[in-house]
Amino acid sequence: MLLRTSTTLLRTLREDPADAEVPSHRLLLRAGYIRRAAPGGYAWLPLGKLVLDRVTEIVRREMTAIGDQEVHFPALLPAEPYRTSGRWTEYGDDIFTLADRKGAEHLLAPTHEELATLLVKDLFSSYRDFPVTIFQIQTKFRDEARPRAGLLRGREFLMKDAYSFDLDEAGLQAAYDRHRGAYEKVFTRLGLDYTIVSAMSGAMGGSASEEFLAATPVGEDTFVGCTACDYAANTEAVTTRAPEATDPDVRSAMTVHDTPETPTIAALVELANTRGLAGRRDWTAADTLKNVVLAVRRPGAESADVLVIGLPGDREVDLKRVEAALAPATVAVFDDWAAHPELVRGYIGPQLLAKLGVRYLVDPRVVTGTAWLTGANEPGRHATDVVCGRDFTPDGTIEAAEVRPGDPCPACGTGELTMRRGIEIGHIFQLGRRYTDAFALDVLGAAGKPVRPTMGCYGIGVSRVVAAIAEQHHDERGLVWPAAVAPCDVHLVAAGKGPQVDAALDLGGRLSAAGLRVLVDDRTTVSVGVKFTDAELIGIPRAVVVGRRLAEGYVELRDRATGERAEVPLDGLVERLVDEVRRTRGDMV
RNA sequence: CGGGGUGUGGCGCAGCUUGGUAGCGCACUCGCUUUGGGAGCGAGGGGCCGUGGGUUCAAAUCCCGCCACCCCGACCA
Repeated sequence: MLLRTSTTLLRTLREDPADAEVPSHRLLLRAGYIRRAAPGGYAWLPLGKLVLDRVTEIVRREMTAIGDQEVHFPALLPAEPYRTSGRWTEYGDDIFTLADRKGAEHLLAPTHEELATLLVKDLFSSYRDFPVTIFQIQTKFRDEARPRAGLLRGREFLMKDAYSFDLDEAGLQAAYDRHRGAYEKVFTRLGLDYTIVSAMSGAMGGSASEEFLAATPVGEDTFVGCTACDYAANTEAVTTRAPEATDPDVRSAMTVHDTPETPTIAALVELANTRGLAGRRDWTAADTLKNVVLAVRRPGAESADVLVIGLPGDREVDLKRVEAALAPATVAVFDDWAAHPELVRGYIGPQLLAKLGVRYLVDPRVVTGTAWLTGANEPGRHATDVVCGRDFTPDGTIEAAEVRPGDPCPACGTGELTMRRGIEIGHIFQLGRRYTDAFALDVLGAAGKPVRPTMGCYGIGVSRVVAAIAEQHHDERGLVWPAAVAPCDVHLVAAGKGPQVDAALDLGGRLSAAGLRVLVDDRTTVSVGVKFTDAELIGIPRAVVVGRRLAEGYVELRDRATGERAEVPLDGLVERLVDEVRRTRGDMV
């Protein structure tokens, strides 16, 4: 393959586009890989398409290598299957819906579990046909509230989704492990620095779930790691170690105090120490029990339910964690105080909530036998020695509290948690029977009785991966593609407008004939300085400068990543480059 | 959806306060010179000033609505 800069649909930008902030977006635009074509939608220019295709091909080969079979589904789908699975309402505003000329409702598929399940149900009816895994690499659509950062969050994006169908849990576990392994190979081949973290299943349903996060400061997901062990988890999925429960009846009796003007934890702690409440002057926010009121709305529900969450007063509620814990319900801060006069804002205590019929969940640190300073359900009054298991009984626990760096690791208990940001590039789920139940997918088992298969699903955001690679592989001069995904193997720069151009094109032709992908900067309208900066911006792994020493039979070889340069003889260069590329590219025979 | 910011040629911006029908740099075309790190000179082409309405003799500029984009938050396989 040989591209000539003079005739390729490629225009680099000298300055940063005003509306691109993150490096991948900025550089992919500037170097002529993509152009914004719609809100949350990008056109892939020739260089970008080459990279996207190479990523796609690596993903495809690794999926095929573990026995997955590729299929292709419509993106435009009738509403019925999504109504059947419940996701028409669960996905809510996030799906693009439309009506055909007859008024029948349709959607642009955000993902294809329904179709995969129906396809298997359509074709297979015997246990002998299982296990089976199908995959697709297709454009998916989501009506994102806020597309951002170029390819990182679009409304239309390329995704690989695989769906496994097994007859039992062991089979599902094997499929899950197989895909986990394949993903490690894919992301390693792509040159990505990634971490596998425990995740929540979210709207997908199901149980086990792990995310592959590419670490970068611009990532949208926050994840934790441990300083002592290999624990890693999405912030939403971090669990809190509960202290040992103790006997609640040995505690001092609950006492109510007048605490005027203390609607906040800070004001309460200050007053408690000033007054020496309950004979103590060492009160901290961690001694208080903060009760946060939330409005929880189940999908499709008319109105929201009131939920109160109790947690140590030195912790904030992390709404993302709450929502992950309560998915698919959505959560908002409660603001309808007029409708619930029994909730005394700023002075809520759990003592009355059970009588009021309000659901009350607590942080795992609030265990039986712990005593708290908390609201007395009257304006200007708080209570001390409010003991869990004696003065109130929670309806359950919830992971609602913010996770902070330095928190103890829930896995080993000795290390501390650190926090980093990452881009979600892959997600694997053990779905279970949610969809096979919804569509009554049964096959005849060996014993002659129906068996209901269990599913897993495994996604890779292919177009997002391109951006993730760009985030991790660039410098101040531009992109620095790993050899496995670079749009071309060699960038030939004709540093001159006469014989250098002819020589560069000739060399390009020979490299191309030898199986290399080549971009030849044959422009005669720009100076060499422009060509050099463009080559660095575009980021092809190696450049050959055909210039001043051409007459002597020498050219300059440059390495984009290291900046190394060497004068090498033109004679034998084709063989040398073919050999080098064969070693680094990974997909040549 | 809430808060903030921005929409002027392909890209980056000025002009708007104080209305008079659009300008600069880059890019693009032609000519001459130049030629290993974003060349020089000269001559050109290209803009419904996001969009709809209003005020006015006259609107890029003032007023109202809408749309889009960016950032923060909310949301989000």
